Amino acid sequence: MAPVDRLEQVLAVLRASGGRVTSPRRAILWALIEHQGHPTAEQLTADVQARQPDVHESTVYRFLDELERLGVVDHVHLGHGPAVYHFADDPHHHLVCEGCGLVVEVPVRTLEEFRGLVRRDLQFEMELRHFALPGRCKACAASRRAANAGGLRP
Amino acid sequence: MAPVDRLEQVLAVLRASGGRVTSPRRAILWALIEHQGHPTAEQLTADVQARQPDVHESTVYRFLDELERLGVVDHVHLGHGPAVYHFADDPHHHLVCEGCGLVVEVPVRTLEEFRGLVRRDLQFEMELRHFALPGRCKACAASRRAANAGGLRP
DNA sequence: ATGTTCCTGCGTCCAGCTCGCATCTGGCCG
DNA sequence: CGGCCAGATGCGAGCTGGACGCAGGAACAT
Repeated sequence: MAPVDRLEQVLAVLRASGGRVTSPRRAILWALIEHQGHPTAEQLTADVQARQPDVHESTVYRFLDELERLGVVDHVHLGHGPAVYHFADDPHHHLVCEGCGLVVEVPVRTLEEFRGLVRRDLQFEMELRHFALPGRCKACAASRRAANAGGLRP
Repeated sequence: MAPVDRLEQVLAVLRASGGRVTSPRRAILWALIEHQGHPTAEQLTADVQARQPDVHESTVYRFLDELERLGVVDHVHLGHGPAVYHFADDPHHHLVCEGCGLVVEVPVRTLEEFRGLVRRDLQFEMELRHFALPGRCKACAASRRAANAGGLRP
């Protein structure tokens, strides 16, 4: 989708819900659309303030909350540290490498089999939308195995 | 293992590593041993202070860190909120219900198949020791489905 | 143009740790 | 048994990530 179309689409949702279109909100949305990857609220605030220095941190948090209530964005916790935000369409899960910080996006259906397994065996409905699965990417796992040769942990 | 044996076992590990056995440390360990379930640092601090009011929060955090370095305990993040601590032997994973807070312990091998699947398909080595898998228990999932009948989310 | 929501900046506050520092103490040594 | 000193502790301040209440300001319907 073209950036401008996406902006207008979200603004339409916002208006339809009784929300108002303000200049900070446009700027925040724009930062979210332009950002490649998984921005934190802090990064978005910085991007916004580069153009509109008076926009306050708490405005960013509040608007992100509202966008989440509207189903437009989701937040994800990538292990420790701040949450990151992304648009909620094309839902996906996240794998995050604890070594290098690499974030891998995984289509929902890739983990559907596992969710079914846990549902059947443990009567538990996993919900991975808001929490990444932590671990090590191939490279980091290999370098750790090398470092741990003869180490303590099994 | 009898509580007293467990205490002495850990104290032995501590001494072997060059650490000292102090009265706050005994009290913290005792609280950890006596606690049923998954205590937070705050709960442990409260338990310890019931008997030794001068023991400081930061002492508890520092000792838990050291026990973790020694491989005696592990911390787990159950979603939002503070970390919880448990002994590291008999390693297991955690499922945590976002509805009622129920924590289910899952033997490591129960998820081994899934770890293998992710390793093979995504070249990613999942490490679930320090993060619980969030979701809904059977009861909470059912009550949410009822509430959501005709709702918005897929 | 006007009014009424809703939004915003600002400051303050919160949880959950983390750190620096001066003091104290466990446990080895003589 | 007494002294010594690294390691442990109490205390307070600081930090990150985020929540909140308020008074003033702006958006949108009328």
